[in-house]
Order: sequence, then C-alpha cells, then structure tokens
Amino acid sequence: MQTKKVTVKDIARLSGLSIGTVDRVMHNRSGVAEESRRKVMEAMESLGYTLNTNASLLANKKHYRICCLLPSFESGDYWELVYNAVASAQRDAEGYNLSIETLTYNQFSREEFIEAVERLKANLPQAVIVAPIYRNDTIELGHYLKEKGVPMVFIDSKVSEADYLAYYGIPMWESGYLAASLLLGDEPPQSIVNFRIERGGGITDNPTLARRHGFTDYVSENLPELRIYNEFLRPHDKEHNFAVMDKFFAAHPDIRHIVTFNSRVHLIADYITTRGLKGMSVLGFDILGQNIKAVQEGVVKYLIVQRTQVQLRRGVNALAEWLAFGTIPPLKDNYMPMDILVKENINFYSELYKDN
Amino acid sequence: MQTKKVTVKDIARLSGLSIGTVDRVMHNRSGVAEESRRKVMEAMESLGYTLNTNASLLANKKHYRICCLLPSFESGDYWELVYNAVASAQRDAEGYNLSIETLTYNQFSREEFIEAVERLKANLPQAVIVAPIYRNDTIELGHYLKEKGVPMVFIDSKVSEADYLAYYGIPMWESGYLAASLLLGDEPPQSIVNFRIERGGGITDNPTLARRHGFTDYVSENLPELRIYNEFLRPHDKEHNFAVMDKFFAAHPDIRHIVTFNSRVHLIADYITTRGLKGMSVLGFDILGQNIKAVQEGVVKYLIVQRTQVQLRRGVNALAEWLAFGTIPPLKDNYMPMDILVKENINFYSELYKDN
DNA sequence: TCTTATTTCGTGTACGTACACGAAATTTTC
DNA sequence: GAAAATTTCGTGTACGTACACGAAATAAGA
Repeated sequence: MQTKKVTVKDIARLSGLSIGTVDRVMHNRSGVAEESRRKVMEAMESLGYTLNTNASLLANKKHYRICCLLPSFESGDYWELVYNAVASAQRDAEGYNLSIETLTYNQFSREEFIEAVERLKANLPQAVIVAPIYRNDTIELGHYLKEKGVPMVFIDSKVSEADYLAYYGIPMWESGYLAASLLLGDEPPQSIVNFRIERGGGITDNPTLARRHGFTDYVSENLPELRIYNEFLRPHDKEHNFAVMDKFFAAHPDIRHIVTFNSRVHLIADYITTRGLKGMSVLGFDILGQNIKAVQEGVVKYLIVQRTQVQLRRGVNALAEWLAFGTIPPLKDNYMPMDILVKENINFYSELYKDN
Repeated sequence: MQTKKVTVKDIARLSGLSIGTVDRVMHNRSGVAEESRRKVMEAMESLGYTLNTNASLLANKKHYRICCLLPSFESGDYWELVYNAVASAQRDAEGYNLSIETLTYNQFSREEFIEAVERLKANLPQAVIVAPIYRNDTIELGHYLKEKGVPMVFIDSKVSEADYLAYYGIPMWESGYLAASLLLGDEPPQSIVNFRIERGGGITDNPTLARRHGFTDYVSENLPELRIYNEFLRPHDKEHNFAVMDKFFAAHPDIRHIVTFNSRVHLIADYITTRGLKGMSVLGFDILGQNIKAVQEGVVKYLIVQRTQVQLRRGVNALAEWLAFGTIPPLKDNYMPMDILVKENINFYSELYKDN
C-alpha cells in the first residue's frame, strides 16, 4: 500500500515545473520544450503516477454522445433484451458526462437502415454502437465514421470487413455447435427437426445462419447419419404454425428432438404444452421472459443465452475510455460467454439478466 | 434528457438557503431548523437531484479499509480463485478512497481462525468480507462487529444466524441438485461413484455438505434405485488415490458416472487420462486451471462454476456504498448464477473469469 | 435590558484535474 | 541591438461536493 496517491502536483514539484506544464505533457498538447517534456515523463515514471478518474471526469467539461443503431423491437422479441441493456447503460451513464441515444430501424427493410444512417449523419454523435444487419451498408458507414474520427463498436454480431474499434458478442458459429453437442451428445437420435421461424421474404444473410452452420457442422462431423427435417413457421401465425406442427408430428411420431436457432422457441413450447406432448428434448436461444417460463416448466430443456447487458456495458465502456482518455481496447474481438440454462439453474440468472 | 445536471447550488437557490445548509440536510447532520430541512427536501424532490459521485468521492477525504477474512490457499486450489478476485478488486479500488486488505487462516484450524479474528479486532477496518467456515465463531464475530458498527458481507457461503449486511454467492444445495440433473438426467445409470477428496480429520460441516445433500435429494426424488458408491481420496497423495481408483474400477467395471463435490476433479481427470479410460461421464466444480484443461480435453464433461470475481466485486460495492452513502443493498441474500461449462463453451469463459 | 448559551446558517477552502489567459523567456527579424 | 514574433511556462479559476469555522439569529438566564 502506498501511503498516498501521487498527484500532478507531486510530479510538478519533482520535475521542477508547474502543474500547467505537466498537464500539457499528459494531454500531449503543444507548447512544451523537449527537455521539459522529458523531465515530466521521468517524474511520472518514477513516482508511478495514475490519473484520478474522479477528478478528471469532474473537471472535464466535455459532454459525449453515444448513439446506438439498433433494429426496432416488438414486445417479447430478442431486440427487447438489447433495449433493456441500453436502458440500463443509460442509467449507468448518468453522472458521467455521457448520454446514450438510440436510433432504430426495421431490420427487414434496408431502406429504413439507410434512412437511419442518414439521421445519424445529420446529428453526428461522438461515438456509435451498431448491431449490424446489412453488411455492405455497414461497411460504408464504417468508412464514413472513420473519416469523421467517430469510433464504432459492434455488438450482437460483427462485420469483419468494416472499420471498427471493438466487438462484444458471442461467437455465432460456436453457439450452434454447442447447441448440437448439448442436444445430440448423449444419446444421438436418428432424426430431429429444426423449426425455422422466419419472415416471408426476409433476408437470409443474418447471424442466425452462422449459428445453423455451427449446428450442421457438428452433425456432419459426429453424426453423418442424422436426418434433419426443416419445417417453416411464422412469427405471428399461431394457427398456421399449429397446423404445420400437427402435420409434421403425425407424419413423424418418433421424433423427439427439436431445435430452433432464433429466439422464438417459446412458440414451440406453447404448442407442446397445448398438445400435451411428452418426452421432448427442445433447445432454443435467448433469455426472453416466455422462454424462461418454458424452461422453468420443463418444456424447453436447454436455453443458450448471451449476456446482453454485459456486452453493451463493455461496448459503452470501451467507447467512453476512448473518448475520455484515448484508450484503445486491449482486444478488438471480444467473444463473450454463452451460458447454458436448464430448469435447475435458470432461476439464478433472471436477476442478473435484468439489472446487472 | 435533462439539459443539465442539478447541483446542490441549484437546490440551494430554489430553497433560498445556502449550500452549507443543503449539505447538512443531505447528510442529515444536526443544526438545521425543521422548516429549512423541509424546504430543502422539497427542492431536491422537485428538481430531481442526484449526487455527483465523482465530486463526492473527490471531496470525501475519508479513507476506508475493507478487510477480507479468507482461508489461505495452496496453488491450484479453490481459494486461489477467490484471491485472484480480491486482487482484481484491489485494482478497481485504486483511485477510490478505498483499500482492500486480506487476513488469512488455515481453514482446517479453528485456532487460526480465532487468531485471525483477534488480529482483525486489533486493527479494525471500516468493513469486513468473510468467507465463513466456523459457524459459531462467525456468529460471535458478527455480534462484535455489529456492536462496533462495522458491516460484514459474506461471500462463498453464509451463516444465516449471523448479523450480516449481505451475501453474494451461489446456492450450495441447488448446485448439487443441478449436478445430479446434468449427470443423471438423460440416461440414468444403475450406479455411480462419488469420489470424496477430503482432509483426514477435517471438519465435516462445510458448504460442500449442502451440495452433497442437493445431489442426494435429487437422487431420492427421481432415481430411488440408484446406487451411489463413496470412495475417499486424499488431496496430495496421488499414489494412494490411484490405488483406490484402480481397486474400485476393477471391482465395478460397469460404472461410468463420476461426481466430486469440491474443486479437485482434476485429480480424477488425471487418473482417467493416465489409465486411458473411455466413455466416462465426469462432473466437477470450480474453474481452476487444471479443471479447465480437463474439460477442454473432453475428460470432464460438466464443470459447474460460480462467478467468483463478480461475487466479490458486488460484495465490495455493497460495502463501499454503505460506507460512502449509507446505502443498504436492495437484497440481503444474493444468489448468483451457476454456470455450466462444457467442452464447447468453456473457451469463452476463461477471459471473463480471469479479469472481468 | 443586557449578557450568555444555543441553535441556525453562510462563507471559505480543499479534493485533483482541465484549460484559458497572460507573463516571462527565447528566438527571429530588420 | 532593439523590437517583434514565437515559444515556453506559471497562475488562476472552474467542476460539484464535504466539512470546518465562525457569524448571525434566536432563546435562555440574570
């Protein structure tokens, strides 16, 4: 334990210069002689100076704006989790000279994305957080921001070709691979069904695709014989979905393993509960309220989830440190944990995912 | 977005009093007329005042000491994780007027614990974090600290009867229950073995016991027929352990399910690797380096781990807020997540458990 | 009424950093 | 060699809160 914290005053005294000069060196501003700069550096070195964050933040009159460019959400859908995370980050940002805004777009409309980007440009913030959907447009945005000196952080998924400061999210391919190992690892069945819940004429080049690849890659490596049925459901058409599933299970009464790759596994849980099916092994993703319920009731066996709050918080932190101190994050690509939730441990996650 | 942050000056102006009076009200110090107190409160309410943490911490000349009372560790054992967490917390505490110390005792010696408590009393800190082993002595310590107005936080496990501010840790019973459901859930075997790795004449009333109960309760609820063999190993006697296991597996060649309830599953992984046993389902606890390796190599199938860093950080935060602002944590007992680690997701945990 | 306690409050300084302003020192120009 | 331009640096104030000190206002005692 050092007896006391080293301050600029200390290093000013040791270097025989004034606080002002020390300050100029620390912010490498102009107007300081080479010799003086050297002296200050040496003094800082030998005393082991560290910045007092509180004082710095207090004295810093600048105010930073961070803008989050995200898909809009409907209640109970994946993006709602991200919005909760943003809300939580906003609360954390109060008291710091930092405000967090959001700009949303319909994820199924490229026009809306482009429009959102225009709005972003019209009122440019000091930093940007993006959950990317449209590859090429995101790359272009990256170029633009680079030119303006505005750093960009990816969350949820990333566009490797773009210019970005850091990424915080789970590895999508690996999440699919993990799903396969959990669902099929112990007693591999003959065949399984993948219920794909997609928009009609939607985009196909989304992160979920990588997840599916992870799953199928596991299968071809370990269970080349396995038959995977693909059935298509709709997000908002319960009647249609029930008809599809009725038909499918009538034709394949032996199938007991079900997987879905997006966050809507609760639709299937609903079906299973309603029809009273027994002995099903169901795996899904994302910690939505309805999914939690399905796991608690034992209808969904495995839920693979990511720590949305942590990811966003780390993204905000990375940007805040870049803005305030010019710090570059030690790792560019930060792959964060995929948690495995089952009936027996899920109750101890909810608090964490709500507000931590 | 409010245009600007509300400061004490603002509420002083609105209430027609001075900053000093406002300050006295906020710290409910004496020497302020009832009428003035009311005015200040109203002004605070109507303007929505929130404390500027940075300024507060900067101006606060007090220096707080938090002392962690923990079992000492040998390299590669569970308590090393806790120490790493403390080290990380110490780093975070720099820059705040907060220092974190540790006081250690041999967990198998009640005398040492009592002695450590004496040392604690001799140099009393402003707050204490305890990982309790000895129930009664901990309760007594609680009484003493209560009297002195020193708050105590439990981590790792708790003594419900003691006087404590908060607890951060996993639910031990549930962790055993979870273990059983993972290891036995899919294709219940006829019999399994529990390798108990314990000190010779050690204490038996430790948290691990609750974990074992969780496991056996699951078994009696769901698999009353299951036979559980108990075999005893020693922490530091490889030769003896190998002999025990050789003998056991010679006598029970059909057993393929192994569980241990403390952090030393790597001892068994070592045996399995050395002997080249195949098709074993092994479950263990705690994210030690050697355990990680065993999971990565596919020798250990499930590792149930707790977020030691997070638990300690939250403990420190709770105490710091109590000390600085008098805030009482919203929840007294905070049960934190038990993460399930398997070969396919463990690589994305290491970073988190190291430094996050 | 005047003095003495006691309550109530305002002012001033400090925390460590950021930055503007202008003074001193140095270099350049004619 | 003096004046001007430029570089280099020190001083002062601000950020919002904490707290000591002492002044003003009120109450109590004679």
